[in-house]
Amino acid sequence: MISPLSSKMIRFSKKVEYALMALKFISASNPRLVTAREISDKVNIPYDLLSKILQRLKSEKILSSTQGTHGGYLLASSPDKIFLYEIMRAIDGDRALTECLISGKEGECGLEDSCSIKSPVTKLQKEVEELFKSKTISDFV
Amino acid sequence: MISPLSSKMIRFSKKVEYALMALKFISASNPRLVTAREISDKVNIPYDLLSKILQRLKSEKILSSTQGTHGGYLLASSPDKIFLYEIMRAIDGDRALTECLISGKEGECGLEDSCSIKSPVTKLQKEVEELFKSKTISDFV
DNA sequence: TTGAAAGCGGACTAATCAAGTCCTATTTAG
DNA sequence: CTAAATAGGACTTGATTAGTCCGCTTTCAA
Ligand code: SF4
Ligand code: SF4
Repeated sequence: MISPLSSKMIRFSKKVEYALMALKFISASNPRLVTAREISDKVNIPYDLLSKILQRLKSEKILSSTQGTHGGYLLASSPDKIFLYEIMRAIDGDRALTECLISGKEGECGLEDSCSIKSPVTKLQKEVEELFKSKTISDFV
Repeated sequence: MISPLSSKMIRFSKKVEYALMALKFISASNPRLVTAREISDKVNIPYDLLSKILQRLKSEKILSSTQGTHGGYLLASSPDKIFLYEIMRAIDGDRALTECLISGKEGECGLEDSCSIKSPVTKLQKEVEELFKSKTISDFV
């Protein structure tokens, strides 16, 4: 009937949880360079998974990294400028309450023309976004 | 590492979207008794799926129903007393940002003891809940 | 009294997604 | 030149979602 929905929003994926823990850890170690291995050990996150999460955060400019033997990660900006919303987006991509609100998927729903809830849901989506945009990793004491 | 997470929250499931549309429709037809078939036709929702959604809303006391030839559904209370949060809960069960915050699953996570984000996430969860508790189907103009 | 129209409800399937693993580069200090 | 680190693609597994199917029960009216 409706094309299957591929987007989750607001329920944290494990990856996002791991990202938050990792970012907290890195933040607490500031300005020391921290390795994926160290975080994996201290916070008990599977190493391979964590690696990819950190790489992703790096590619999204939330972290900076140095390669090589004594490499590691650092926050790319101060903790109170790293917003939850951006972390979620970096890791899980664009998400929204409904399919039609995800950029790139507008019009894949099929009910969109006749949909009676799209407009109110759009408003609600904005409120949810505001909530997540208002939190930074500094709030994750 | 961590037991797989079985809870989604805040991304609406299609069922919740359908529920909202159906409730809007029933609300608009008030106080006429409305059948699942009629809603299915008018709103373009698969009949079988919709049936189960309505049944669920009924069993959760959000709708009332009458069986038999001229049966159908009615709102069990006024639209401004039917909260989004309750609809979501009726349909998808208990959900939360993280596994550890779902009643019945406390302690299934495995990281719970050492988790550095549980407390801030708990706070955030409350804010999210407040948001959904503040919306009723009257807000879904 | 019987049949059609409605609600009730479990079992099932197919597609999709999340979580985690594995493997192979590339970079760089010592 | 090698060990330790980041980088990143391919893959597997299990869980979840969306949707279907089928049979039962209730009620009304012909
Ligand atoms: S809100 Fe309406 S249009 Fe948007 S995805 Fe849900 S059904 Fe389709
Ligand atoms: S304890 Fe920490 S890791 Fe486990 S579910 Fe709760 S928040 Fe996520």
